[in-house]
Amino acid sequence: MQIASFNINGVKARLPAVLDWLDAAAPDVAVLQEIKSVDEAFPREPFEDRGYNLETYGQKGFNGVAILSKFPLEDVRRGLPGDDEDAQARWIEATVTGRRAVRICGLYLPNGNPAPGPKYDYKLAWMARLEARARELLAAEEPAVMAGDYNVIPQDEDAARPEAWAKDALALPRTRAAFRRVLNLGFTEAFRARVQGPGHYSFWDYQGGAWDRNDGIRIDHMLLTPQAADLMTDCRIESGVRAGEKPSDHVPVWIDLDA
DNA sequence: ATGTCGGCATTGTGCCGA
Repeated sequence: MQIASFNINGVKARLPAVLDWLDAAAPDVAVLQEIKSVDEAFPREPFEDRGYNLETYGQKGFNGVAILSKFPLEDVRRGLPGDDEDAQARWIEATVTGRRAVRICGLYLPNGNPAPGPKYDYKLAWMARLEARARELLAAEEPAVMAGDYNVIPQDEDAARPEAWAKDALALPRTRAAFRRVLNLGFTEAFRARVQGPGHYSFWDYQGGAWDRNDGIRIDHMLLTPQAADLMTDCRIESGVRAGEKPSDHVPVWIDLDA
């Protein structure tokens, strides 16, 4: 089972690029972030024409997540538990079954800038709720994947210019500590289980020719329960997508599961 | 350090979020 995560930065603006990517790469399962569309306006047909089941959790103008799957999507849940007042569409879950059942969680973690401030408080509160949901997923002792745009630069080696991000909400010590707290529950960060060292990024800003200078950061991650990690056979970042026509500022991250 | 983009409210362009 090949699973991809891709922050597409607007489904309307990105439709040709996303469809070209699906035609070429054909993931079994994909989680999308920043669809920036309400559910009723999401262009379902071209995805369904390609054989994908589709579940969306959108809102007007910002945020929004979706799951695509060639397998049926079962037990769909929308929204990260823990705050009934939270209207931002940043979390969706479903179970897919290939040779084995895998719980798929797609997430778009708050950016949190400027920090300090209310947006950073919201980010940290959201990460505490993520930790709580992560504990539940672990307790189930089943294969589960939490994939998406975490808006977290885990370590300095995950940025081409770490000094430029030192005071940013994506890299502040409290952000990194909250991310580590989730990992330390027993999750495997898929990419770092496979690849070591600097120079691997998943986002390049549109500004300042960041892609041309390879001035990137690695903020799109996949966290696996032990039962999922035991099934992982590969993890990679599809950085070439960033050079395409009218690209997103993020690129897809992939895992292969023997499932 | 700010050279960009997407979406919205709005009919021209400024604002927000990233």
